[in-house]
Amino acid sequence: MLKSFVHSLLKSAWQDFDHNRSSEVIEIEVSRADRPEFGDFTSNIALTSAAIKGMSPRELAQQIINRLPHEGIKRLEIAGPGFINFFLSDEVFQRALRGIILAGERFSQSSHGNGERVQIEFVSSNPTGPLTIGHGRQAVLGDVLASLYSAIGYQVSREYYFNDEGEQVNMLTRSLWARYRQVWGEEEPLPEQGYHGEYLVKIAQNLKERLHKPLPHFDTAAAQLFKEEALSQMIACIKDDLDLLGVQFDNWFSEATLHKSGEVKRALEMLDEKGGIYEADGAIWLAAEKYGGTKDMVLIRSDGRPTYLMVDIAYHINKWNRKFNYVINIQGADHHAQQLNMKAAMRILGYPEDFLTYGLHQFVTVKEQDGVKKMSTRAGRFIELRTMIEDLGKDVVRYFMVARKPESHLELDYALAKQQTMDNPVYYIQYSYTRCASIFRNAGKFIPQRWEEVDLSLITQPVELDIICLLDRFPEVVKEAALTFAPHLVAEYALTLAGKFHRYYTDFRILTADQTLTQGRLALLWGVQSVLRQTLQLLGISAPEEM
RNA sequence: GCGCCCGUAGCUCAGCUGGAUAGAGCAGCGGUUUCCUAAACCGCAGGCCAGAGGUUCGAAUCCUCUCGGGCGUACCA
Repeated sequence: MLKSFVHSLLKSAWQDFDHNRSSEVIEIEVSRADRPEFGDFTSNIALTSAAIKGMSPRELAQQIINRLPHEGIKRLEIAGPGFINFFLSDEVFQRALRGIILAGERFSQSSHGNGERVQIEFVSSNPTGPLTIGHGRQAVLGDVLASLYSAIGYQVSREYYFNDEGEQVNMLTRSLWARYRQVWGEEEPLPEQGYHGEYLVKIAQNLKERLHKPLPHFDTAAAQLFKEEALSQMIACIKDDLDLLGVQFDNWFSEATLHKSGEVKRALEMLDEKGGIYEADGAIWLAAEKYGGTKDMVLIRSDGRPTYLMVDIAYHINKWNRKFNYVINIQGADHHAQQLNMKAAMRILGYPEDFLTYGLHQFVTVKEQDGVKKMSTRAGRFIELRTMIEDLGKDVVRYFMVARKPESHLELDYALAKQQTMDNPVYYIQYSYTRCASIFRNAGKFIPQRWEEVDLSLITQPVELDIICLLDRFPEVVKEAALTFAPHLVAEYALTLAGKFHRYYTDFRILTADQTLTQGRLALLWGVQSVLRQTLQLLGISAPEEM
């Protein structure tokens, strides 16, 4: 990579200058210049170490420059208060492009993760209704994060944890039963806290056709039957919704299995052995506050039933036992306190601090004529994810969901997104890919046997070198996006690259009369298209050959 | 009250491990097509980076406080 190339030059110059190591070790920093007149790369080393060396920054910069090797460098400058600006030679860029072409689809990948196992748990919505736009954001964030982690060399598993036990499920079951009675024409009110959505009516109707019996009594057998039916139908519905979004899970984990296997009980015993629990007011409590939690939390209610946190702790022990090196949970901002308490439990159990991390995201609000509306399932103010995908298409939805940084609120102008789809950045990015494809279709005799062997000596335009510089940055972007839970960086990057390419395409002809020039430019486009394809792949957005 | 997140162009948002003149898209105005797809390109206009202090050679970025918005603070999940 270009950056590490410059870094190595600077390092050798610094070591030469500081050969007696009289001063403390300083970190050598190289960054990409953000203005063309500042060169390709810039370093503030003279600014940060001037005080240590007792020299003025500009004088120090000159000393370093005197010791810099000349190979690969077009020009060096001292600028402003003492920045060292590097202007690289064309050959260095051409070499970088060759490397990008050679790497092909592997260019975004690195071995940072060393094949360590990462589990990413996301969505994990209760199977009590269809997914909403809010779940959609989490689904896309989790899915893209998973792709990013696997790109940087981790072995990734996507997991969905579903609640198939407890009060919510009972409520769902009774709601379905009420709907079932209703489709038989009986006056059966829905439970007050029940699920009022239309979707249960459909399930009830299907059930009627299968059973052919009115089932007047909600007995144990009926409860079991309706529970199984409700759960399996709801999970199928959720899977369908996720499928439309292009999100697929490696594992669906049932909460009920944790109870059946005795893992919940065992988890409590483990916490007890570590001295992390105590009894009070007839309940069993987790001493969370002492370990960084927000406050002590009830694990076992006074009636003997475990709380959600208790079961969740058992679930995380289960994850640990499955030998994941790291687990990441993607959750909405409303779970913040829960996360701190879960972390406290992990500390009590003695798990490494970095075993569990949370990726937090803010909610989606929808803007309509009468102002901003917050999604609320209970108040019936929500838009189903499925509706949105049908309206806007998978690619647009995925882009919208991932284009903002997770910790920002995502305000969606639904009407605008719906009617102005052609002004959408997604199409802008996709079109840049399509343009490349189109040129290759027209290139005919210019298509070389091997792209990596093309003569690049005529690729010297500033725009061209600038594009190579941007391509070169891609692996860094992928890595940063993964490690800092910032998938939006990839979306941002794709947009920038598409913009640079569109401008280049407008200003320069690719297919010319000159064989060498044409092949060189085609090679550049080959690199551009390859990186565009990789960004789209990471985002889960399609890369169309024609539009 | 306490904890976390956010406050940058008219709108939606990047930039925040401090760096040299704060960016993009949309909306507005004005241009570009005998030529590889105009789903594109160019130009104009638009900002006391919520506010006040502090640290620093240097702050949108770090620290403190204030104001404004969201979320949490259950023997709910």
